[in-house]
Amino acid sequence: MTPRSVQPAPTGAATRRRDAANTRRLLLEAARQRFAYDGYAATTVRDIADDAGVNVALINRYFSSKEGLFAACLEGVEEELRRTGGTPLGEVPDAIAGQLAGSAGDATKQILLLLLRSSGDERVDQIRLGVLRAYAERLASAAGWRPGEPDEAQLLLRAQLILCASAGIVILRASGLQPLASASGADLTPPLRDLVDAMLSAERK
Amino acid sequence: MTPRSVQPAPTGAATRRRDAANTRRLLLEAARQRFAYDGYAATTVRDIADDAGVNVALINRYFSSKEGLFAACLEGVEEELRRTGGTPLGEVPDAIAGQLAGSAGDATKQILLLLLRSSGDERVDQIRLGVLRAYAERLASAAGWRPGEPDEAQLLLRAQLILCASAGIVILRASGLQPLASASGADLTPPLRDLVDAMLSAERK
DNA sequence: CGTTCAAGTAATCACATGTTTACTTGTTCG
DNA sequence: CGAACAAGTAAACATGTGATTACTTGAACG
Repeated sequence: MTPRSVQPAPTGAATRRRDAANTRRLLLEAARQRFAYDGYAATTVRDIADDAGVNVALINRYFSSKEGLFAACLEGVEEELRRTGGTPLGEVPDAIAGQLAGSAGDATKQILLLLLRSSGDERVDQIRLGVLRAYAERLASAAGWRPGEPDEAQLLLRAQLILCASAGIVILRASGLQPLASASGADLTPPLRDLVDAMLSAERK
Repeated sequence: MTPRSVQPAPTGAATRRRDAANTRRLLLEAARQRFAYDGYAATTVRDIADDAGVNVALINRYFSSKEGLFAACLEGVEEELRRTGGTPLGEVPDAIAGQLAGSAGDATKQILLLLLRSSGDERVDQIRLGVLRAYAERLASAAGWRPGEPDEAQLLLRAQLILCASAGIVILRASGLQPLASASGADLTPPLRDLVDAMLSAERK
């Protein structure tokens, strides 16, 4: 597959020629990128090592295996995504727009892509489902949903539709669909506000 | 990977022990299923052949290669998806709900999944982008959008958000997120109507 | 029946991939 | 310095995978 060197500035610190921590970081970043855009199965350890500019064997040294490296990429996913959860309903559209289109949190977007695109693996399915469920329930809670009240199952479904839209945005942006792909957070906020309102506002017919 | 035999009724016709057309069909169905749920790279030709209950070599006989089989799965995708495009705005929610949750059109859903999940391949990226773009433009047109009018770029973006939601529904349903995963078309239509209205109705603030 | 050819099969090939091994080289600290 | 150890490297290994080959078997037709 096409090579893509990923060797961002080592941020200060005189570049030592042998730096285990830095090598680990390079591998993690390259892996996250590859896994997110090409998927787990289509990515080879040699691709990753080449991108990172590092010897292949070091993947097994630092992460035991390809799967270990993948697991390391997933580390901290849940907490990272949990951050958007606590926001009050009014700020949700802004938060989503910022997280999906903002210049910051590039890693977050990659992990989201990775999570959504990876399939077949039991473990990933589990993590994905957990993240999605928690996210949707928090969203629904902000709109008055309480677990166990069957009357409000509709509300949970509607919260999950917001999630669907978010997931779709991540994927379709990665697909390069214009103008969505190059829309800024500010561009996305108004439509998202309408969308969230339509799904969760109490005063709907 | 786990085996899943896929051998639906040969619909009438006394089962001949040697039937090229039927074998081709079995291979196509097994392949579509595997590619959709496991992704292209994670699927092996032996998996497919086993699911279809057919000798591996026949894949190469009938489709030249694994890639050829994949291409055959994609055959007719565009036209198949185009069908929802022509519907008037009012019926769009129903159409989407039916196509994503209806019992019919199982192949359509599989192909959508396949299209959304497959990544890295140039050809697939091209097809996916084309389908998405056409779909969004038709949706936007129904709401009054005309190509080239920069004022109405917002409308196209909003139409694409409907697409995002649709794509998200397909993927999250496949992930087993409840209650979304088991929601019927009738369950989905009302929220989708609100969503489409919020995105495309002219009389919004 | 028996010829003929498509349909199907098992064995094998060539190669890519994840991993391991034996080795070399840089860094640290006495 | 120089011993000791971690970091890094190149080569090889074992296996899984897509594809090919030489072969067998069933169906169609005179």
